[in-house]
Amino acid sequence: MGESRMEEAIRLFTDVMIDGQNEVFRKVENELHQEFSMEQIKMLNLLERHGPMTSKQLTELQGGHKSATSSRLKKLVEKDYVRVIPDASDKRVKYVQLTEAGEAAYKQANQQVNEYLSSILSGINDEEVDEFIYIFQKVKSLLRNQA
Amino acid sequence: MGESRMEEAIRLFTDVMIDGQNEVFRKVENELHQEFSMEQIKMLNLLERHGPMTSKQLTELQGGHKSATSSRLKKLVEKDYVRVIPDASDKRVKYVQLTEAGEAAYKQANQQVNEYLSSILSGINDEEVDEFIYIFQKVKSLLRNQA
DNA sequence: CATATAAAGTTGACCCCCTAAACTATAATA
DNA sequence: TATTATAGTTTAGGGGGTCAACTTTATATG
Repeated sequence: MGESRMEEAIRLFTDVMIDGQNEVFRKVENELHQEFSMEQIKMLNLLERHGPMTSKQLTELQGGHKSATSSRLKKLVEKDYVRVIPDASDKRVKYVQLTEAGEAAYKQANQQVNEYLSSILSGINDEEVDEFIYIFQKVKSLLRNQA
Repeated sequence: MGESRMEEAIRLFTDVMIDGQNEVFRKVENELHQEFSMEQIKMLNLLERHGPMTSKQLTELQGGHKSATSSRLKKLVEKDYVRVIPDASDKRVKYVQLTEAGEAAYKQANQQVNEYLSSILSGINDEEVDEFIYIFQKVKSLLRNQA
């Protein structure tokens, strides 16, 4: 990659990353009336995608420290969006599970994020979608591998 | 855009957005020994790119509320990375300006972010860079216009 | 001119998020 | 059995944010 093109790519990447998150976050916050934080939504998303799992697994998937996961979890339990089930054999282990309320709330939240992003990404026409998916897939895997 | 492709694109977009910011943030935090937060770096970046400006202008460019800008600014002034200069004619207005220390620290921070992102984005080969830049430019402008 | 309204910033209350280290309880191992 | 490892929680300290109230200075309007 040439020097200046690389710099351009980096600047674009950081801009999109930061603006994107800000916009989505603000949008979601308004729509959902402060019901969830971005991290809480991400956690519900992981539970929706992978099913019940332990706090440790959640930490690995979401990143950060286990204490962060713990407090995040606590808040979701208090709001009754998530439930904790002790493991039968190992008493240290607790499985985290979406409640019905959590599932419903997540689906609603997710739909609103999707609608918003759809409205934005609809500016990308059919011919460009393949490029979009290809590039973003590549970037995603690069981020994962470097992590 | 087809339904499922759109969904795929959205999922990729959110993943890249969230993972990207997390990774970069963590990297920057480690490298700089907790010297700056992401938002503080963004603010220094704006001052570097556009020169001295008022708190109001910073708020407009960075987003969020003026009170958020105010406290962010306060911390940077305390660390002597930024300086505030009263406007000559309008006594309500203060111009914010990078100090020499702020400029040096920002350049160092920026270089480290760039090196990190370079190492990640170097996985994108020459033929794909054009696609990358085109797509990200498009996404950026779509985000801006929707904001 | 005097009074009302608008604008730039600051402050404080209240919340979320994070890390790091200490701590509990249980399991595994030497 | 005594030691070490693992899953999770808690606490302290700091960053971020919003919203509303509040100063101070400008501007508009009667």
